[in-house]
Amino acid sequence: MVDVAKRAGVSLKTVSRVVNGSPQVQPELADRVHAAIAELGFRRNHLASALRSGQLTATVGLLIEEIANPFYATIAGVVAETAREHDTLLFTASSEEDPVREELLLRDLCARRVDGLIVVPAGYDHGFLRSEVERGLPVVFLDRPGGGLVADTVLLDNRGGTRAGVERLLAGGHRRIAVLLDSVGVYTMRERLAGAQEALAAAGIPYDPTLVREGVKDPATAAAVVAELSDVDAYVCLNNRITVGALQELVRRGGDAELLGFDDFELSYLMPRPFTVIAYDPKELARRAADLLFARIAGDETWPRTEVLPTHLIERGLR
Amino acid sequence: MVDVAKRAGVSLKTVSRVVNGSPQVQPELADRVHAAIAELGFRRNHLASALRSGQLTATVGLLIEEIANPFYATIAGVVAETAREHDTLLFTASSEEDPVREELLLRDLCARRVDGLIVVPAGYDHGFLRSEVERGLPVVFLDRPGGGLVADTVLLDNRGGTRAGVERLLAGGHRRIAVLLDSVGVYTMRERLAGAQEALAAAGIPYDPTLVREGVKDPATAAAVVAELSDVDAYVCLNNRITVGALQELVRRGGDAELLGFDDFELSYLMPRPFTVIAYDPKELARRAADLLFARIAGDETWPRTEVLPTHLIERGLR
DNA sequence: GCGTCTTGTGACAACGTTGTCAGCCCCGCG
DNA sequence: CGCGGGGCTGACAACGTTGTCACAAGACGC
Repeated sequence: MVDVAKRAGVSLKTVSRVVNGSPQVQPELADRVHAAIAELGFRRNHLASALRSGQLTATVGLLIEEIANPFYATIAGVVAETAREHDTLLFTASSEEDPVREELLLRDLCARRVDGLIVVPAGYDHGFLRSEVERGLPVVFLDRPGGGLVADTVLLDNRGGTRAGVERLLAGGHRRIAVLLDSVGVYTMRERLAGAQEALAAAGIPYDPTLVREGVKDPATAAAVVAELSDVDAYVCLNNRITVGALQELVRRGGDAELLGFDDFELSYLMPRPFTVIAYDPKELARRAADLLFARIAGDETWPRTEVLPTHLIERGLR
Repeated sequence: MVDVAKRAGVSLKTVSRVVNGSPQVQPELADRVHAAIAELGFRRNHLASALRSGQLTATVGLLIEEIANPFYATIAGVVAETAREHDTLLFTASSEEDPVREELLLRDLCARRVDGLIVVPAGYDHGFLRSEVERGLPVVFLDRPGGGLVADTVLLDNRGGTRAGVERLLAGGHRRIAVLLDSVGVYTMRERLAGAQEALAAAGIPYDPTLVREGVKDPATAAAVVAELSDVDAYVCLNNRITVGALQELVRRGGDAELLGFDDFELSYLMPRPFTVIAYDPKELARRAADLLFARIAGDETWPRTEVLPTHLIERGLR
């Protein structure tokens, strides 16, 4: 900027005014400055600008589990689009479900002075963000509640969705119902399991521990578990990776066991067998979180909110 | 930092040394400083640090078409992971195939003083980046070549892949072959079309313009085009959205026309009908671009490279 | 012709941090 | 006892920008 000022024969401050579109500059000078900027290829340093003016950095951070996962990719897409509507750039980072990594990344984002954070929590304690939040950093938790911190939260109706799905299975006369889940360490899995449990208990089905399978981490494991549990009326899969594995095994084996899966997925309507998904709108989930965040950034200082998004049942697959 | 210094009864500089882990500080003083940092909840401002030290910002930018698209999501995942390995944070931005938006976003990223850029080009002229590149900003173009700028580029063997696929169709005795593509305005489409054309011309098949359908933007259009072209031996779909639409129509209609699609996609092995995909490893594509970028950031000043990734044919779908 | 206001411009300090360098103290050596 | 050197510490300036304020020049009213 100093070089531009010298070249245009004006002061530093006048260049600053021109760069910031201040109207208080004579057109003739402004032209000289613009010419000098073009000749020297000057680009204003947004970092220095934000530092001096103490204003917002026009940057937000999104911390998710894994960008490559289509669910999180959809979320990232919506958040990126909302950010762009607010002329804001987006940092994207993946925790890979590692709380240590989560904390490191969040601290790093804070060090970059982001204007706000959207976080899909991996860990249980986000108290390390408290001092930032107290200084006015808006944080929105997405998909799962954060720990040790009062902040806006946007969740799915995991419990109600699974309950409704299992109730439909029960209404269809099914009694021997297996539940496959990843890990009860994950909030969404606990809630979904609780929903299934509520429906089964309400129907008077006795608890059979052999029908609840935890630790189903991937489609291959899901297929193996389904193969092993062959005398079952219906399989409830608490996420879509599990659903896909179960589906593959049921297609291989044949038969008419029912399949209920949490999360819809791409091309589910083309799967070679009917099944039911507990679906929701991931875009709406992300949109709410992003809107909440930018409302906070714009100065909304009402009490922290928790929003819960409904789910609904959809029949999928070719019949 | 001033407050921390006062509280710990040391100078500003000593706090700076402690924060940066300089060994030249007496343990006793360092402890006092650490205590003050904890009490005040001090977090070093990375922006100011980068400004003063003139060093790298430990930030890179990734500009893709659309994060929500699984192909780009995979790329973003690999780039994010590589960035993390280099303790670098990642800006992700979507051009939505709009060259104007692309330029705005890239300029904005430069204003944030990113250490490097990975760009999936939307526009044809990236000359506006020249002054940055001349000042040492590394830029890597991914999936398509950039325009008006000499820079590292990582591409797919679009032409060779399609040629090999069509040659296989020809070897299978197919002669009436339709080609469905999005827009010849897109580099990858032009290359893939050229590959198909090379194979067909080499086999002496006369050019039939009614069998080359441009403007197939989505699965629904693809399905409609396939429905219309019912007297065809084989359909060549130049991206996976087109493949999915064609597949749906072929499943509906039945028959034994061959289907060849560029790009593999998730769950393709579960599709209710056999077909062939021209596949490649999108992670490898991204990994190469990211490695190239970080090598440049680390000081690699060899001539700009263009790397071309091979493709291969895979049989998909249930038989 | 004088004071006052408006408009445009620039000098200077400051944002939060780090590089440079000077200075202090203490040790060991001749 | 004096001197050189190493180990720590701090004062100060600087990174690139903008806020504050002062000032100059012209317009206006009386």
